[in-house]
Amino acid sequence: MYNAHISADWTGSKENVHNARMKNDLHEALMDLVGVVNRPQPDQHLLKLAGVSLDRALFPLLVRVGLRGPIGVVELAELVGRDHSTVSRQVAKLESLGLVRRRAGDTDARVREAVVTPAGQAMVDAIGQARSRMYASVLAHWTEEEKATLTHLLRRLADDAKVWVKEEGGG
Amino acid sequence: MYNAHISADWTGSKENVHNARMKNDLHEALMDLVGVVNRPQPDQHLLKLAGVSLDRALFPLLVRVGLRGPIGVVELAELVGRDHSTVSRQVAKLESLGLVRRRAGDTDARVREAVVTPAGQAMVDAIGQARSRMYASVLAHWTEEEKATLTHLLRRLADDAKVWVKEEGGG
DNA sequence: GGATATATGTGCATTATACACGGATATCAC
DNA sequence: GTGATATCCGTGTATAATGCACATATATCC
Repeated sequence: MYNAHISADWTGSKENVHNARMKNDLHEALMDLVGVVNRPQPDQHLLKLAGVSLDRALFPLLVRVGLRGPIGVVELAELVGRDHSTVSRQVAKLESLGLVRRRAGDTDARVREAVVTPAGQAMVDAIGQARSRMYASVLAHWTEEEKATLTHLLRRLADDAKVWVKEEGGG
Repeated sequence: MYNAHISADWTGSKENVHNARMKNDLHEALMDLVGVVNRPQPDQHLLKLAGVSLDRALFPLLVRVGLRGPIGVVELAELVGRDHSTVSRQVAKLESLGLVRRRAGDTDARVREAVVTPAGQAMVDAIGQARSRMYASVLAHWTEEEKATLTHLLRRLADDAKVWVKEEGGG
């Protein structure tokens, strides 16, 4: 239905690869979304709703540790797109706050796998609830099929993008 | 087709709003994507491909000035989710580099509307080409319908999210 | 066992960022 | 018109975040 009137320029095609002015509607939408996600206000807003205080930068790390279970510094750094040294300090801060705990890896003693503590999990849960209410509000007018389709395609895009980073983006 | 086997928990529903452990597949995919987009390597990679050098933080600003035409500091700050003072300094830097030019607004003398210079436009174009090749590579296996559907839904999500920010997120 | 690769942490300089404030302009009430 | 209020922008300042270079510990390969 919609693709009939959408004029996305998929610039791998030969017709427009030489045209300097190119539209990429997908990229524009993605950047708009990133702008919203990156702004500090929603996090702080959610934190206030959850009744807790936490540095803005520690926020995504705590959530990801809660999500990806035991995880090391390097893998975490790749997930959030920061240098491992930065993440190392931030995880240490989370540990000193009692929100994550670290233990040596079973099979690899080099990694110090981080997991959330009960206190950290409680915070992750509280944040997750507030965030879910936000999503429910944003998606109030969406049909179940639309939400499922978007989730499916976005998941695939994220996976494909990660593959690309590994193959070409990293070096 | 896909929504049959997708278990997205849309936590506005009454069944699971009281469950502390909630999955939100859409959010997870989005965060993964943000992680990829936020990492510095792709930008630097694109910049090297384009043969130019530019501070990582100035990058999204230049692109957005090129995209959103004449735009003031405050509006730009809202787009990228940073404080207006931060954006003010960065736009000044872009101006000193000769990549953007500023003029007083026609109807409002308070705003100093920024537009890209020819040099800035050339850089935006070069970056756009490299980026489009990246998208083409990432989406190589996608059908046209899938790409159009994702673009459509993502655009709508971005718009709905911005409405939400205006209504509830900003205060 | 030695060479190489990876995971983590730290010293350090640089940069990015936010907050608070002030000046300039616009808008509104009257 | 005049004053009150709001908005846009820039700057001073302190703080936090970040990346790089380097060191250490462990793993892996031959």
